Amino acid sequence: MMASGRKLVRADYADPRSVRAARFFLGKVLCVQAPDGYAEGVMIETEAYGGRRDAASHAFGNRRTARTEIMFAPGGVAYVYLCYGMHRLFNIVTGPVDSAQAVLVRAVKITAGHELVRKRRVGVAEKDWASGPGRVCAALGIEMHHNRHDLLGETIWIEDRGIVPPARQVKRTPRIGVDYAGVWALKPWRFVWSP
DNA sequence: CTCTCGATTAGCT
DNA sequence: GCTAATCGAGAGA
Repeated sequence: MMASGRKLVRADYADPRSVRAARFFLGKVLCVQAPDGYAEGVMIETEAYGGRRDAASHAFGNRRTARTEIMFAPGGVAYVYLCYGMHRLFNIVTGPVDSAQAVLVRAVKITAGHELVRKRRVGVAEKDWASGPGRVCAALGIEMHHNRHDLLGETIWIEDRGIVPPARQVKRTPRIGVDYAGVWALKPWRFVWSP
């Protein structure tokens, strides 16, 4: 952990609106201490999922199942799930209990653990190491067993290093891969920081 | 139980 | 631009 880093606390995950949370997380550093080593990256692309009313969310219609239950927990825990049978996707649960707000981390820029990530992403160009939600997990070593992990612990956490993305470098777009969600797919709830 | 499909990626044309 | 890979969640019978 960098000396200047402030680990986010419960209150940092309490925003009841995941759209604001998604914007807030841009520039924050996602840190993972895995069995094979430590790696971290600055979050540069996030997407908000808006709970039971959002047709793109797994919690749509107040759907509470073994998989989605963790989304209803108070903010500050990990929601990791398997997509297309092979890719892990990492979400930050935000907001108060039962609000089912979540933020998908779609891309990070690796800032520590380069040698480790190079081994995990053999043959992949550095610019592609963590550019995509499945790639973020592959690069940082996030596995299914990290699902439901508390983000205030020593395994996966987020730090504020004082990195502030200039507003003019942050773009909002509709979310990716949620065309099935009708009008909800049109909401500009994806945030991209392009320095 | 069966069936469908996915908050994606890599590799190819 | 196109699509195979790969398997669990969720829905319905």
